[in-house]
Amino acid sequence: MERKDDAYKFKKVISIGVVSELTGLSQRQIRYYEERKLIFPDRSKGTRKYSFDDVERLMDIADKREEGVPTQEIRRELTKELREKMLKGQMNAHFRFRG
Amino acid sequence: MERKDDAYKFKKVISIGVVSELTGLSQRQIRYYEERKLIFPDRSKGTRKYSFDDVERLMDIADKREEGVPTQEIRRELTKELREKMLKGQMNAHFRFRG
DNA sequence: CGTGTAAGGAATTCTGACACG
DNA sequence: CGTGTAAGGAATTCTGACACG
Repeated sequence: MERKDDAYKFKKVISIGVVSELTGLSQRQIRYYEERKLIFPDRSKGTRKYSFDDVERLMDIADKREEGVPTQEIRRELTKELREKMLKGQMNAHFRFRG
Repeated sequence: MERKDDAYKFKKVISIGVVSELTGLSQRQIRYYEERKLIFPDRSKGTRKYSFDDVERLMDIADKREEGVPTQEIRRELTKELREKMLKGQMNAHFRFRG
C-alpha cells in the first residue's frame, strides 16, 4: 500500500543550494519569492526544504519575472492556475497520501 | 519520442541528513554502505547527494541487514536485481516495437 | 564486520541590514 | 520593487581514528 510512494515530486527534501543550481536563481531570489508568498518550502530545524514541484514552480516564476511580471501578479496567476488544476481534478497528487 | 524528464526518482539532490531521516539509518551506516559499494551518491563539492532511488535502495539494504545478510552478499543481490531489471527493460522495448 | 562516537575543519544556510532605485 | 552583498552565527557534513568485536 505505502510501497507505491511515487509522490517524489511533492516531497520536500531539497536544500536551497541545490534548488539554486537547478533553477539558476540566486538564493536571495528564492528566499524573496517565499517572502512574497510565491513558494512555500518546509523547514527542518532552520533550513528550508523544497520539492521538485517547487523547483518547477520556481522556473515558471523565473520565466514570468524575465517578462517583467511583478511578484504580486505572478502570485495571482499561480493562484488561478492552482484553482484550475483543482477543477480538473489534478490536485489529487497534492493530497494523495496513502496510509 | 519525448524524453519526458520526470525522472525525479533518479536525480541526485538529497543530502545525507534527509536520507537519514527518510530511511531511519544513521549517517555512519549510509557512508559505510557507500564504502562497501552498495550505493553511489553524487558529490557536489564535498557533500554527498542522493536520489529517491538511492533512498529506496537503502531501505532494501536496511531490510537485508536486519535479516543478518552481510554487505558483500547484499551487493551481489543488488547486482543481480539490476541485471534482471535491465533484461526486463529490454523486453519492454522489444514488445513496444512490435505492438 | 558493522556501527557508535568524539574531534576539528570545511561548506552550507540563516537572518537582518544597507544599497540602489 | 527586486536583488546583490558583507556579517556573524548556527546547523550540516566530511574525514580519519579509536573502540568493540
